[in-house]
Amino acid sequence: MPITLKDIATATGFSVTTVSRALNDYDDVAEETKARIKQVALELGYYPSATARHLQKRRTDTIGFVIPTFGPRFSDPYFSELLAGIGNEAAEHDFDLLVSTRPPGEEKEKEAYHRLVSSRRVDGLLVVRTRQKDWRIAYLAEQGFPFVAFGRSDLAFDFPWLDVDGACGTEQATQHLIDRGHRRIAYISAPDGLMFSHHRMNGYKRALEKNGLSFVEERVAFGDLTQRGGRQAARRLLSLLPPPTAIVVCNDLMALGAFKAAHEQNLVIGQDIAITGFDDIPLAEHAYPPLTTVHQPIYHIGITVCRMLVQLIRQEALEERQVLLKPQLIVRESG
Amino acid sequence: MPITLKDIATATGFSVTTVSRALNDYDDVAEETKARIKQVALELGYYPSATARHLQKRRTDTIGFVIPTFGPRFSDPYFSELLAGIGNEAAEHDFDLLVSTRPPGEEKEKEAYHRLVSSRRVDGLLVVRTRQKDWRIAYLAEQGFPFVAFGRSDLAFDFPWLDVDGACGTEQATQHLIDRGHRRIAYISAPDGLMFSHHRMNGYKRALEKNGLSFVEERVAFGDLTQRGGRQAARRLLSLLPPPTAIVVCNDLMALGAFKAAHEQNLVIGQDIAITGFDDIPLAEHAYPPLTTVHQPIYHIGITVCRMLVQLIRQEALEERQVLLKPQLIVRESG
DNA sequence: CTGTTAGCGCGTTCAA
DNA sequence: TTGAACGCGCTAACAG
Repeated sequence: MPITLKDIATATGFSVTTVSRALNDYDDVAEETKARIKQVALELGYYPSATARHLQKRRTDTIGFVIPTFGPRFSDPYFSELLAGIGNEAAEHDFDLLVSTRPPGEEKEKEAYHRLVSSRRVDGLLVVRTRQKDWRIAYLAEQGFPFVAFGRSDLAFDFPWLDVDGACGTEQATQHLIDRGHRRIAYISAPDGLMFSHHRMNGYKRALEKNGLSFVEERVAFGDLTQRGGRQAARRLLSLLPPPTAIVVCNDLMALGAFKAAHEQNLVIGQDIAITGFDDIPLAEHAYPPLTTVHQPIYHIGITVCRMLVQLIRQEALEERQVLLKPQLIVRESG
Repeated sequence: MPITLKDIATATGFSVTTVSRALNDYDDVAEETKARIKQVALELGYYPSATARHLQKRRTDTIGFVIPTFGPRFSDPYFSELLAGIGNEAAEHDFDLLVSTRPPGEEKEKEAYHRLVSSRRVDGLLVVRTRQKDWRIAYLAEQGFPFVAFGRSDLAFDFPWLDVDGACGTEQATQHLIDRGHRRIAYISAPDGLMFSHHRMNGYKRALEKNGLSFVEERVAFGDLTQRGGRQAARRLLSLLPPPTAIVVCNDLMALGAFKAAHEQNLVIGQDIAITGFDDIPLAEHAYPPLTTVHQPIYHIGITVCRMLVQLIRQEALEERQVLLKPQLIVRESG
């Protein structure tokens, strides 16, 4: 059985209350007894029960994070880095991190949110990969539950978020390709319904427009954000007649999948075909050839959304309730 | 304020006790009152407080998982998949998952373990990337705290673990290269101190020995498991005179880094130089060229260790207290 | 300075 | 079939 305040109380002869106060360094306890109590607590190896504290304080000092996992074999270097940022920052503020993994959009995901909120299991939630008319955000806002979103949404009300300007990023990438002389530029998009999908695609369109190039519907393919998806999408695009000379891809993983498709056709990437990505995962730099992509400071983003949420939970003033980061194009050799 | 049992009690006129029993479907409650109480609970949107339950039941229905993060930019497709396996299985058993991220070996990591255990914050812990004389395992065993390790250790006592037979896997890879005629085979290892590092290296040595090839110290390089580390290690190995014709790498990420080093020297991988990995992360298949590697069923491993831990916590009998999986070589084009 | 009382929300005796 | 009393471990308010 774990040691409780009661054990220390009986061991020292003081009351449970006094023990509690002594250990919490209240200044209305005699130095002598305080020392004695701390001494005994140490000897007995006392450690307060987190649960009991949570009940008494009516907060859990815990942040929740439901990771949308696409398919069982969910493997994404992007998420581990985001998680590291969130986790490290949470620890910095003495918060724990509760992680759930759910396939997005399904009933199970709703249950997860409902349970975490209703059971008061966590003090706040982080929402990632925002969607159109995102019911998660609508729900949390309606419940008055503290949350911060990584990504904007198209809902009518105001909520705290941090986002990377995807339109700006993709426009930079597209413009870069245009500057290099490309005219038939295809695009691989994320599934419809994801907010960043729209933003990034808009950047692509905007760049075309600004340069007097027309948007061609069939030059857009969709993928599920995995390498496999990118490969399939790229295959289709490369089979167009005439084929594109460049492909802008909305995330690195799919861009690497597109690499694969290009290699299959013995195309030299960066020469026969230009390919750009988005995210700048560490693998991008080490791919063959190194991937030209748009850098997102993902670790830092994890840090920041977590910090915002902690401030929200603690009812401290947020410096900024909405943050839009400008991403930066990293030109490497793939395009 | 959240709705509590008390609210339902006053609303229905019954006592808190009866309400509790009704909602928990005790059979000594009149069907009629049960219905009435459930009805009101629904209307009021009652949801039990997780914390209060935890305190009363003296368990948290939560599993802890401390992820060892190397450096701030911790990005590993391997961990996200493991996490998905663990998370999905935990949910299956109505367990929550508490995740901490800590740099391995440092004071902060010890604090994290000590706190989670002592504060009874979680009911059990998952330990990954086991190390020599792993103090985490020694500590948890000493405390009598439920845990399952992914990986063996070299401690004198028995504990529950699941591992992939790294020696067997690496031996297969090395033997495969030997069968293809390679004689100067180099090796890129993980940092000393990690258990799998030794196992895998032993497999390499064993294969050499079985085939009458001598083990050459300078043909072994060490890396930090990242692409960057693999690249650096490979650079050194490729500068040997005479250079190796093949490199066995102890994980995929470093193998992809080695790809990079080979490309730098304009070597055609799979032709001028053979390279193999270990893990079979999804990227392996989509790398250029596709990476020959040893498959680890990482999602399934997450599922299994989590299930083992749940059984341990519930004091159910474990079918197997130690599980050693045989990995499988996947021959692709890199070697 | 210290102890008594009370309560966080829930579940589990034991009586009635 | 129901309710009162109690305890999980801790902290806060209030006496003394």
